[in-house]
Amino acid sequence: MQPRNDELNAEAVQQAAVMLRCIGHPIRLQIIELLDRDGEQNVTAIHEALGIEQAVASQHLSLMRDKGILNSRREGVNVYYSISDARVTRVIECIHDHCQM
Amino acid sequence: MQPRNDELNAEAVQQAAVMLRCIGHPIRLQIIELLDRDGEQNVTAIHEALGIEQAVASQHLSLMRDKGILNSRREGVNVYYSISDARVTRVIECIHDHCQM
DNA sequence: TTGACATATAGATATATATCTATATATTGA
DNA sequence: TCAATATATAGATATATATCTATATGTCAA
Repeated sequence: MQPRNDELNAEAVQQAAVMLRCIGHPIRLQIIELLDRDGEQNVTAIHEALGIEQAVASQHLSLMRDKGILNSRREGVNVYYSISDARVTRVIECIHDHCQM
Repeated sequence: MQPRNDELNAEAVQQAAVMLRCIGHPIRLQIIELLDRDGEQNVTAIHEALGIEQAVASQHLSLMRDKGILNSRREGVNVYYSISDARVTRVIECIHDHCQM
């Protein structure tokens, strides 16, 4: 028996909560905005754009990758990150003022 | 000078992060879903619907009210909570499968 | 004012997350 | 292989959040 379309089952609630908590951090939110706006970026581009330490950027990026929010691909010496979870994109866009659903 | 429409300024980022972290908890997410679906509810209705202790419900509710996510009104012996932040409603609905923007 | 019911809070403990910085690892070109 | 550059991780400490349960407070009707 399918759960109702307008509610989340227990597992989906857990997953959604993890995702929301994960993006509920100022630095991670800014990283996601950057990736949403400009597409995939390497670690250096991200840490320079946000004015944060390289290690800090890397920590947040790998945390988000571990949670399934981002994916990464290595191209030579660079690692490019991008948003992998469509819900994240939707949520970010919903938060912006211009998205008055 | 206005910030670009598609990015958040520092203060907005902080606020959004607080909001997302706040709703990024299984119980709070379920409370918000309930309120989004069925409208305002009192504490007893919420704790019974979710099968959680009254004190637990009250704690999460007042936490969300403190963060500006919910508002409450007392009617006699009952206190009714409802969603006060439109972004929360949008985010919740974006997470549901039927909201494929 | 007292009892019954609804809601809120205190206070202790456990767990998770953040933060910082040094250093390790990976990749490539010389 | 070595140097240069990009990225990742370790490990310590600080801070925040969660969890639990007893008890306090608020409201109303009798």
